[in-house]
Amino acid sequence: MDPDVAAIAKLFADHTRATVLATLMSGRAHTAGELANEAGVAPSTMSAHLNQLLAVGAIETVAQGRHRYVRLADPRLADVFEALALAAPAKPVRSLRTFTHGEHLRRARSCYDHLAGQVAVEMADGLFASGAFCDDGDGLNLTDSGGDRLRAVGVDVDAARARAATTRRRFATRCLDWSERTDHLAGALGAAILTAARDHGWVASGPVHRSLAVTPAGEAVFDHLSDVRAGTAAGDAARTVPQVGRPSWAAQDGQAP
Amino acid sequence: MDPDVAAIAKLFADHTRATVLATLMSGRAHTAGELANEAGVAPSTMSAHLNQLLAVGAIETVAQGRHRYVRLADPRLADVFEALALAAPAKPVRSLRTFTHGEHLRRARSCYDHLAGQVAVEMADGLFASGAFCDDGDGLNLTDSGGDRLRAVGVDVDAARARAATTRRRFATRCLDWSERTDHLAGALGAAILTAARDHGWVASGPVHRSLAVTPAGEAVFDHLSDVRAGTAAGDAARTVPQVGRPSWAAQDGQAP
DNA sequence: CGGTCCGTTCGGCGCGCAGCGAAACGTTGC
DNA sequence: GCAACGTTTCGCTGCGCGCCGAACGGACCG
Repeated sequence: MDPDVAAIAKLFADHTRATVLATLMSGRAHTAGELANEAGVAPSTMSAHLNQLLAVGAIETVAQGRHRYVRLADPRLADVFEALALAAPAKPVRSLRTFTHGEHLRRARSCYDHLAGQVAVEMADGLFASGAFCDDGDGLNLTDSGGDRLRAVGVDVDAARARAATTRRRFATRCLDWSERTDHLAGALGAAILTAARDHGWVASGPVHRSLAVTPAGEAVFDHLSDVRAGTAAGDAARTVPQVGRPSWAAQDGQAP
Repeated sequence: MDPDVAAIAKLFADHTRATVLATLMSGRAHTAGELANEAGVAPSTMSAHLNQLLAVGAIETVAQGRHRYVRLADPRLADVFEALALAAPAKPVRSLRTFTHGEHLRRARSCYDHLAGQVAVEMADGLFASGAFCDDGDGLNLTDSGGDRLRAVGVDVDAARARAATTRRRFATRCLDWSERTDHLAGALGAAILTAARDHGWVASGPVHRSLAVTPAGEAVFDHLSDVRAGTAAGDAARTVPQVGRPSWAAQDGQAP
């Protein structure tokens, strides 16, 4: 009965898997090696555990070079974890040493032709959370309110859409940020935002290759775009955040004949 | 780390234990045999599982005759279960066939010298939830507001307290109701309530032995006493509900030196 | 005071699964 | 190119533990 409570509990019932899930609760992505090191098991053992979690749709992986980043696939697991932790109120996990990339590169940089780094993920978080995007099966699409917000600050949304159509490039998509381990925005729209940022003087070339310096004007714009409440009437905003496919352990009630 | 998430998850990770906990989520108590039957395992197997749950303080048992009733010991487990059930919003479990005791006896009856049956547990629930009692280590004690409520309807609280002192009988205590499988009120105070109920005509003798018929006047009084909001300012009312000992898996953080 | 019923403890069986090392594979970088 | 590295797959080992049947101990009923 139910969406098999025991099956879900089993995911957390092993100490190694529990550590993995706890580490991923921050929302950041980690490599298999990091997780193996953190949990104190052999890489092969960790690989097996990740396969289990992957099989039931609890995590998703992003291949990137010779690394393979792993992250939570379903935010509801955070609720489960918090309930299992009982008294412990969502401790801020920071045991894992995050690489101290050069500060210049961490704050803001270009990634191919779009924006990356802290400001990029903060902006993307704010836009996602405020319902600026919806998920058509193949990438992201702007909602009306999201389009208005970007146009208002000077991003040429329509040019990006036209370019996406002619070059068959994705209009907008998530892209894993290698310093922040969280998604920023890529695709034709991401490129348009970086173009706007250069044209309007939000950013200037930084001291090292590909690094970007955020100007005071840019801080204001990025702050505005990162603000969740700046979106729609904020009612069912969170509901329009892109959804990944339903995990297999959420047994669909009312099976279609 | 944590109050060992994996250890708590293990409790739910077995299908048999998950069924047990799901059955107990209603708050009612069940016998080991019932649970074994419900889960489809041998009594000996169920006994082992109950021992596990007992060892970590997840459940508590009440010996009564040759039955041994089992019930949840920590309400926080309900939160865990609900989170694990994910989408499923607290289904109203009613798979287990509750014995159809004679209706006369189920509604209201006397249990030794106090009141039992549906009206008794409803009244007790309401009084507990509205903060009428607090738990001194050995039984229950009335709070000021609780004493006022009972005196207001005509229960001789002070006589009960005097009798408890002279006879060394418990003033008030929980007593497991065998038809409702939930606590009602016993002790000197419980006896005083039954006395008041007879004296004021809230109940009359029923058709079968020990059964009681609730009069219209009695319905009004019991409804009033069952009403949670009729208690104190309802602020931290729930906090004064008697607490059982902390379960062993809730590792106390900040260990004293 | 036996017969019955409920529940526990004990011994034993067998599966599930977490763990490791060795080897193979693809990627990156010199 | 070749070497170094991260990751996966494979084969294997061992323990944990869920399950049962049989036997024992109280509690109720006649």
